[in-house]
Order: sequence, then structure tokens, then C-alpha cells
Amino acid sequence: MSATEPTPASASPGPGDAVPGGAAAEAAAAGLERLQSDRPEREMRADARRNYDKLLAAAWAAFAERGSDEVSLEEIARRAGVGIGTLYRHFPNRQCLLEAVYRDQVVALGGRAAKLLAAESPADALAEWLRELVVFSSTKRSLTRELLATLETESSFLPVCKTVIGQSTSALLQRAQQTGDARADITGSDLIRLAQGMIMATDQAPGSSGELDRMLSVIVAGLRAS
Amino acid sequence: MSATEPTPASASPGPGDAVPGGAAAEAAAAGLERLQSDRPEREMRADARRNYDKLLAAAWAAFAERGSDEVSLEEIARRAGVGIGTLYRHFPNRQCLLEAVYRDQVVALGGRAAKLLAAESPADALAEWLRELVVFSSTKRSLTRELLATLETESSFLPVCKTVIGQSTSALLQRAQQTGDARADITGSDLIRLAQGMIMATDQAPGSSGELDRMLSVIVAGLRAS
DNA sequence: AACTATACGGAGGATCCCTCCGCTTTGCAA
DNA sequence: TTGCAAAGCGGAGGGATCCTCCGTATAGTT
Repeated sequence: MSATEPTPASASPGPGDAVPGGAAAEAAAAGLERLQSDRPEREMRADARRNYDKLLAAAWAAFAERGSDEVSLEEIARRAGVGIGTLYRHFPNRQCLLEAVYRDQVVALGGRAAKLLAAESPADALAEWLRELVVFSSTKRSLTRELLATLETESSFLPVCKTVIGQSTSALLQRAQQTGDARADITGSDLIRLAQGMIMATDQAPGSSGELDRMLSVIVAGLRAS
Repeated sequence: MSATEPTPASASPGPGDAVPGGAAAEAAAAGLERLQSDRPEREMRADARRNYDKLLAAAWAAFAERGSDEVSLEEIARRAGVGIGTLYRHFPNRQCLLEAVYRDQVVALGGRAAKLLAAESPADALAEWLRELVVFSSTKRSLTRELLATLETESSFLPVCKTVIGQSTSALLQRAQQTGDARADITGSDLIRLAQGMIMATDQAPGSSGELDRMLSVIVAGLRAS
């Protein structure tokens, strides 16, 4: 999806396709589907639905243009042509908006993890997952920050993103640990933090574009079972 | 000022002690001393000096109590008993205040690096340095954030902190690389980012206190020359 | 004591977050 | 259609923060 033609969360129809993989894979996939389908909630009035979509589209565009920080909620409301009160009614806080905007992309990322769970080499799959997670996160600073802030807590913020990324990472890590390809003392949270920390520490990837690769390769190498 | 004898930047007299080490060590130490001595600048009027010190003490105490984020500059001015305008005259922005408050501690950290440069095992020295850097940074979120934000740029912000940490890390890394204890493709900036990223990704070290150790050990293991 | 360069301090402009509440619209039912 | 209550709208406004500007006060010199 390019920057034109906004395609926010409301576009994706549904999963439905079975995902190959072992027990861990199935568990993860089941969790994802459950989360993905809790959209309708309760019937919305037509105008409410309209404004909801306008807000989502405006936020999507604004986040793409500048960072998902750097944009004030007031501006998003303005661009959507609705009042600030309306924005806050639909999205009580920034996190809810982030979640709504990125939900589909995160779910898609989760799908990618499901595929990787079926790959031959657990070690390679884990490395590849980390790489995709890093690339994905690098354009979504704000999401990353919130995700890290609520990683260990059972807060009700960002439930989908947190669950998808958390379960995917844990499943891939566990598989690599079971085959002896990864140290057993590391947890999924550790890995997420290491990967996302890299992102937070990189100033929108300017200078040497190879730095992400180098840092990632250090982490991947360090993961190997000693 | 009461938070148990505040000891802000103005307290330390001067270095003067020779530091043992090789060529890299001497270069780093020389840089440090030069930076450490540029304090006086130009004579200040008595009341200006007084207010400067009061501000530094107030900032020091406030940063210690809560994070160095979490404190508004207005509050620091209030606690120092001076106007907000006075604060901004002495410290044109938050970074300058951070730099002033932490300068001495960072210089001390640099001294530690100089000692490590003379240690027997370059690999152990590097690992130990990373550990100390992480511990040091973990209570100084704000500093860490600013440091990362200006790492690669030649901005005039945080010159002392940046130089000390940058030179120390590079020197220790290079030594380990020369003895074949560390991969040759990694740069000092990479290492700083990995270490500080860990910090940024950890929510004030709550739950499992071992997580910093685990993450650090992954990085250290990953640094070993393949 | 007079005087001037310095320094003080806080009012105020700008931005942002979020809440509250009177007005408007929608969708249903008579 | 028409009427109406519930649902939704929107923006004024309070609170917080950052930072600038400029009239007033003071230190240090002549």
C-alpha cells in the first residue's frame, strides 16, 4: 500500500486461511484470529461510523507523512474535518488511535510469523523474524514506544499489537530453544526489548543504513546457545 | 537543597592524575581533560553565579527524586527560587541543563574507562565497560535519550557527555578488535546504541531485575569475533 | 554617589492534552 | 410523515509546558 490511497484498518476482510506449523504455531494463530475478529463491538450510528473512518484515514496519512509522534491529535482532528471532541470520543487516548491505525499491519506481521514457524531452520526463522520486526517497527516509533512501555504490564492498552508481537516472538524463540539453536535463558520480552531498543536508539535511520543490520547481527549471534 | 548533600557539577576541583594505558588510552584521556577544564568561560557577576549554582543544585535534586524527564523546567526554577527567565538565560534548553548536571559524573565514568583500558583482558574490559555504561545510564533516561538523538550529528549539544562516552567506548572496542576479541565490523556508535537502546527499552527496571543482565550478555556474546 | 552593562523575573504567546456540556443529527416508532 | 429520545458532535476552556521578550533591579566600576 503506497502513501496515496489510504488503506486503514477497516479495509481487511478476514483471515480464513489455515496456517501451517506445529503446536506453538497453531496456538499463536488461534490467538491472532480471535483478536482480529473483535472489531464490530456494537452497531454504530451512520455519522459516527463516517467520522470514525475519516479520523482513521487522517491519522493514517498523518502518521505516514511525519512520524507517529510529531503529530498532535488536534491536527488529526482538523485534517479529518471533525472536532477534537469527536476524536477523543472514538479514541480515548493516543494509544487507542495507534492501535486502530496499525492493527491490520500488525496482524499481517503476525501472519508472517506463522509462516516462519513452519520454516525448516528454527534459527534462521527467528533471525528473519527479528529482522522483519525491526524493519516494521522502524517506521512506527510511537507504536514501538508504547509497546515497550506496556510490555510487562497487563494494561488494556494496545492489546492486539502486544499480543501478536509477543506471541509471535515467543513462539519462534521457543522453537529455536527446543532445537538447541538459542540460549534457554532468554525470554520473548528480552528479545522484543532488544529489537525495539535498537529502533528507539536509531534516529530515523539516516546515515549508515547498514547499522541496523550490524546491530541485528550482533543480537542474532549473541542468541546462539553457548 | 537537602537531598543529602547535593553535589552538582561545581564541586570537583580537577583531575591531574596520570592514567595508565596504551596509545588509545592516552588519546582518550587527553580529550577528556581538555573538555573537563572549559568551565570558567567568562567571569560571571556574583548574583549570576549564585543563581547558576542554585539552579544546578535544584536540578540535581529534582532529577534525583524523579526521573530527569518528569520534571518541568518551570518547577526547577521554582525550587531554585529564581524566575523562569533566569533559568533559560543560564541554560538555553533542557540539554544544556542536563549536561551541566551530569558533566562530572560522566567525566568520572570516563576515568573508569581509562582504568579499564589498562586491564589485562580487552574482552573482559569491554564487557565490563558496557555493563557500567548501562548501569550508569539506567537512572539517567533523559540524558540517554538526548545522547542517542545527537549521536551521529556534529551538533553542539552535550559535547562533554558525547565525547567522553563516545571516545571511551571506541577506545575499548578498538582494543578488543585489535586482539581479535571483537568483530571488526562493529563501530562505537553501534555499541552505544545497543547499550542505550536496552535502557530505553526497559521501563525503569521493575519486574525481573535480571533482564538487563540477560540482554547485556546477549550483546556481549554477539560481539565475539565470529 | 553616579552610572552602565548585566542580570532578574514573570507576563504572555504558542502548543498540546483532555474534559465537559449545550446543540444537532439519526434512526425508530407511531 | 412527523415526533422524539438517544447517540453523537464540536469547540470552548482549564491545565500543563516550552520558550521569548522587555521593563525593572542590581553589581561593580569610575
